[in-house]
Amino acid sequence: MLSIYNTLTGKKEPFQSLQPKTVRMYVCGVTVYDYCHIGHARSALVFDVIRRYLEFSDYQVEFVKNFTDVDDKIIKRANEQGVSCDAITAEYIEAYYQDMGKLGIRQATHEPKATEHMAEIIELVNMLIQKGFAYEVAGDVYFQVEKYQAYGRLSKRKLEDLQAGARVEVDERKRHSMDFALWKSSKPGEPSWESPWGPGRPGWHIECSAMSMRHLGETFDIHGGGMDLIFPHHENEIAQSCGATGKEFARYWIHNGFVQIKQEKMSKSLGNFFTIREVFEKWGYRTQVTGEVLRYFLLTTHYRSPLEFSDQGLQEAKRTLDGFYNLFQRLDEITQTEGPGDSQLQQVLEKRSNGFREAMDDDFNTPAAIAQFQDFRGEVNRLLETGLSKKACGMARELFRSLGGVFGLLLLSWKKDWEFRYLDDEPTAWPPPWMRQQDRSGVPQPLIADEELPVAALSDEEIEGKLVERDEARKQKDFKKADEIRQFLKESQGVTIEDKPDGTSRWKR
RNA sequence: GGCGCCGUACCCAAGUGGUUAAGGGAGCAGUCUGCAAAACUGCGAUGCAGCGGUUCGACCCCGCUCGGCGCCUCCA
Repeated sequence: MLSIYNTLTGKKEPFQSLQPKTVRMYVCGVTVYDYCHIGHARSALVFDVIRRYLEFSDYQVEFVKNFTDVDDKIIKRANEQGVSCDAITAEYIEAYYQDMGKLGIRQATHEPKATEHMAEIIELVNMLIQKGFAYEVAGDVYFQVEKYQAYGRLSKRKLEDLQAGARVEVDERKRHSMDFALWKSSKPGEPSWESPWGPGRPGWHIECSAMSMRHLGETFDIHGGGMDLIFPHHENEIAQSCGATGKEFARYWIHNGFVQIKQEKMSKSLGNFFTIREVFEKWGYRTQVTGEVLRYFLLTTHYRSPLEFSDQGLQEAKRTLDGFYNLFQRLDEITQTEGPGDSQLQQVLEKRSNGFREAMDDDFNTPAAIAQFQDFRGEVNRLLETGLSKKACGMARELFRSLGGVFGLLLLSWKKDWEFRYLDDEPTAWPPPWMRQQDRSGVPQPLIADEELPVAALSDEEIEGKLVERDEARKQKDFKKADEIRQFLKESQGVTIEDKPDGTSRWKR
């Protein structure tokens, strides 16, 4: 039984979907005016994994994630660069798909944009005015927080407390300092849409209410986003949505913790952020930090806890992941049909499969689930000493693949890195199928071919040739030559050679 | 000022009112090996920031203190 920590109640609760076997979930995406940083990556990843686990648990998931493409920051950026807002948003939506694609983030069921839902937004604002929750002042429309008695329920704040600590200048036209804009009249040169209150654009919060209702209905199961959205964004969404419909809005509120640098929140305003592409560039995508390594690293901490981003953490993730692929290589090499350890493996498969579910059912405890993988890895390695049949090895690999698929991990062929041979039958393989479609309008093509291969990279065949050469030398007891070849491949090609007990060798990048 | 979170071994990181406080990385010592790598085995917190309290019993519940952080303004 899945239980989820619900910000609304501050407790872990058993998860009960509104409709059997279906989950409808909305997650606040990004405002597209700059490249995504690791914090954005974490948020996207957390909900990607939640979505995958729900699907793994036999739910059909209607997953909506928006792009905020009307906003002060976008306007500012457009003015700075002397281009249109559309140019800015198109550029960063493309970048979003490139970066998240490398991380293996699957596309949501719907990815609506605010600019494409003006009719719904205006209608919602209208409804709020009619019901007395909102008022117009000279082309602006504000939500009147005092009219919504449950205001503050999500963030556990009282209106009085908020007022006392308000750090913003109070707009005299507002009836209460916490009243927030549903609709803003536009200044010349700003993007604007016709409305009953004159030309203008929506406030930030209203778009999510309008789009979630449009795609998921008035009441749905899960609403998520970063911790920092609890107040005011999600609080305001609830006020607007419940005010307009008189019904419950989202039932479970999930919020992920921050990525930190030196104990501080990674954020634009503090300037202490790394973009996703910076991390890949710094480390060398495909050689040191693959999308999988970053993914693994981000999942080693529970989603609600702060996560300290560090080079050391990344390296550790790489090393641990390598351990799994070493095992997969061993599993692949087994050809024998006899397996003294087969019966024990059966028990282990069941134990780890159950352990994984238990961990994930407990509020998506990915670190505990990863520990199950690690235990499993050790157990299979040990049973390999006992002896496993080819069939059993296949079953072990299959469990790694299916459970790993929930995390988007362990899906690669063991000969990975720059070749990037993914298991083709894996639906969550990267690049995801939707990125492979050539005619997808508005969606950029994957960056699969833009990486430079190392200079003078040898082909598999050439490496195999070197290996034969080395094996010959070893047979002649010419260890000096053998070691030279090994060293050459290691240094120039990043290829590691391992000698097996039977006298033959294996290699890997 | 208001609301909230965190503090577990060298590092990362789960977890529980009472059996040996998961797992990983690093380290050390072995097995194996021409060497190496991989894998395996063993070692590693008498203690979970500190101090009180509740309890038969707390790392886990309550209070306080110290240290760090977040939200209250845009923010994943």
